[in-house]
Amino acid sequence: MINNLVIVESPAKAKTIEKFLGKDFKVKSSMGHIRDLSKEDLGIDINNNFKPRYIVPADKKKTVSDLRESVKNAKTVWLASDEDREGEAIAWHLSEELKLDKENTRRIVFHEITKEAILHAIENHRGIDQHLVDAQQARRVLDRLVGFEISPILWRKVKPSLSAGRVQSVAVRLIVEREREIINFKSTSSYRVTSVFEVPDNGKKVHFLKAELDERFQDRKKALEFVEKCKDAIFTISDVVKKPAKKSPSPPFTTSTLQQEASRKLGFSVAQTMTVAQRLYEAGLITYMRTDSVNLSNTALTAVEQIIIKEFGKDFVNIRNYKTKSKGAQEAHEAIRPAYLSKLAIEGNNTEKRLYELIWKRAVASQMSDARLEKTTVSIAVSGRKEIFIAEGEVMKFEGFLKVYLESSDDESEEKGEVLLPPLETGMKLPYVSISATEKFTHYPPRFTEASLVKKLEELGIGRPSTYAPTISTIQQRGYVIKEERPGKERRYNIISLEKGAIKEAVNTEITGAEKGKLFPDNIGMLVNDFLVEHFAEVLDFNFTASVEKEFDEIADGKANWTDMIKRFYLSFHQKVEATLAQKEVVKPERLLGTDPSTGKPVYSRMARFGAVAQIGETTGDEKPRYAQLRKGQNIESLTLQEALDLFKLPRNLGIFEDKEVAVSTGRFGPYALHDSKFYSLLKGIDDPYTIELDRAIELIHEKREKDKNKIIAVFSEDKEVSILNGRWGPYISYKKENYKIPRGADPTSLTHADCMKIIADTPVKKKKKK
DNA sequence: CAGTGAGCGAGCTTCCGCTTGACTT
Repeated sequence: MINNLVIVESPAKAKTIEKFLGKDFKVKSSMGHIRDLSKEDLGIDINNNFKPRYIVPADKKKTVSDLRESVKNAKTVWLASDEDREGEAIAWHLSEELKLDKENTRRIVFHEITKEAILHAIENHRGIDQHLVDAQQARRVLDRLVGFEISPILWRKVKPSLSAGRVQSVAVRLIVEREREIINFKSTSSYRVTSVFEVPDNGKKVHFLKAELDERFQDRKKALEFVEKCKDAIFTISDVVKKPAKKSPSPPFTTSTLQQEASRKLGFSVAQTMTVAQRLYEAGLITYMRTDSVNLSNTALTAVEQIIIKEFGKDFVNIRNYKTKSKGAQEAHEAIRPAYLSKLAIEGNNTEKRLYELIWKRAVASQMSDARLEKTTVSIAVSGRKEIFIAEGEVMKFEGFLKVYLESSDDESEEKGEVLLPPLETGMKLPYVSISATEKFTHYPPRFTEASLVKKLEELGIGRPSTYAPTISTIQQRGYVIKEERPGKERRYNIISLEKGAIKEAVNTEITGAEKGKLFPDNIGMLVNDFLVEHFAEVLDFNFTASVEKEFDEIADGKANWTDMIKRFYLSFHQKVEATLAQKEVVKPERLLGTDPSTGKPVYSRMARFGAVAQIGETTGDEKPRYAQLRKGQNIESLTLQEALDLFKLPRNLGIFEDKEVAVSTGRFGPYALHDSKFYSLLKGIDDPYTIELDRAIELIHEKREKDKNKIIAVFSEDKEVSILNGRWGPYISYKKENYKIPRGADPTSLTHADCMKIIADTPVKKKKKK
């Protein structure tokens, strides 16, 4: 028999707390929620005032039975789940499912894991807040209704296994709408004029001063006119202004800002950041990684102060109190910080070390002084013109937090460092070294990265720290969105330059529009989005979550009844569900791209039965149209006529090799050559399926054959279906198109046919393949 | 849900938020 049983959400937390409390306390964890709505039907009795049907999911049965056992042996049960809506619900579900006796059950909450905080919590115990629980039930039931009533409409009208939801559908909408902005974006150009001046310094040393004109010219003619004028102009410094400036640190990390910075500074995906952070948390190196709070505990603040004084000195300390800006933040935890700030570096693999270092720097910098700068702005007048050149310099007066950390920005333009200016005075005359007007193009709005999408969702108050990473993975799994690299295109631009009194005009080229790790909507994502926006405008509204959150808050405050709120929502929502089901058609996008020059027939891009296609000709008459599947990443809305026609150029027949045809085409894994029903991948970046010739294809076939020779470890004369091969994960046995693992310790080169057959027989039958 | 075509029928998919392992390829 133990006196006290404390139940927290996470096992890592349980371990830490158990150390603080005496042997009178046993600490167990619930591993998050232990009950959820049944998945049979809706799990909600609509006609019984939306009564939820809760069950313990299969993977939680063991946790629950363990807890039940512990409860039996405890005098008092302390429910210590997080202090937010979900945490309160977890406590309630625990007390219901474990049939806890009210007399012996206490609800406690704490925000930091220290002995004092926990003892304080124990002294200030309370009961379960049913209003808060009801707000959670409203949230849960609403999400189930939206998800489980809309998704089946998509299965029937669009494609099986698709999904819709309050969070994921808005995430997709953001990406789709951004893509359309980009498709419709019309780039314009203007001329940016830059100059380099020589600064006289009594003949000692030559200084150069870079400046930019305060105006851009709309066309080549005006730019040329200006540069012509510069030939004989006199350049005079008309003004020198010095101004102090300061920079302040960013608050310590939340889940969302950690994901953003790890993406920008370390190149981690959102999921990768969370996996690495989880390991650091479990090793006791950082505080909890799923949080929306920017607060640091008092103990942490004291520790940070000590570290800053020790490492950088007293002048660098500035303890700050950050306030959260994100909508709907629940702040049940601290911000993400090192568990022990005195630990400057950790053991572990490279990713763990780098993420830890990032977290350490951000937490420490957040409590450091502002950086102080001096900015200098120099104006240079051009005789006979009203435009002026501006040169800017920046000198650091006091580094402050920049000694440790500078937040990166999503803006792709380069960040400016310190620029030192030579000594300058008003009235100085500066001879030019060069002046050039370069044609610059306006850029379309940036596509989302995983991390910038998380940032946007957080701003809208949509989704929670624990769901950002899974949401991003869901919308990709459904095929709504793809994360991709895209090569840029060459673009020509004009440049007019003046040097030593001579004007030169040139046309240069630059690569533009290259993308890496960006989210692109796929055609199915756009189709589903348009369908949902048309029929479920309320749920797809960017403010829907914010407005239901307000209602959840009222429920939590005891000012509203949760089932009333759900009923109001459901009445109009369900009507739309019924109406949508009754309508037959889903609008399929279709665009006329132009006319095929060789046949004179119209060319379309459209959504067909098995996905997006290009089509030449019409279905009418006795002739049938020709179809070609769009390639991955090609968009119905942006496909050009030329791209469509190119799709019909494959497969190409290259000729005959060893009495068999060689053809090239492009498939699921990229471009390939096909010969004697065997596939040979073309090399990315080297071979082009539209231009490759027979000789090169034969070369690829020979190369592959050579490689395959090394692939075979053993074959058996008695049974051609068995072979031992060398694969990506080492040697394995291949038999009738199935692969089998070779047991540890066995030497693959000396296995006999009988050995192989035994291994095959001993391998348990595989479970159904996951998609 | 292209056009084609072996036909028929049954069963399955899905939400958001809490939380960890257990599994392969």
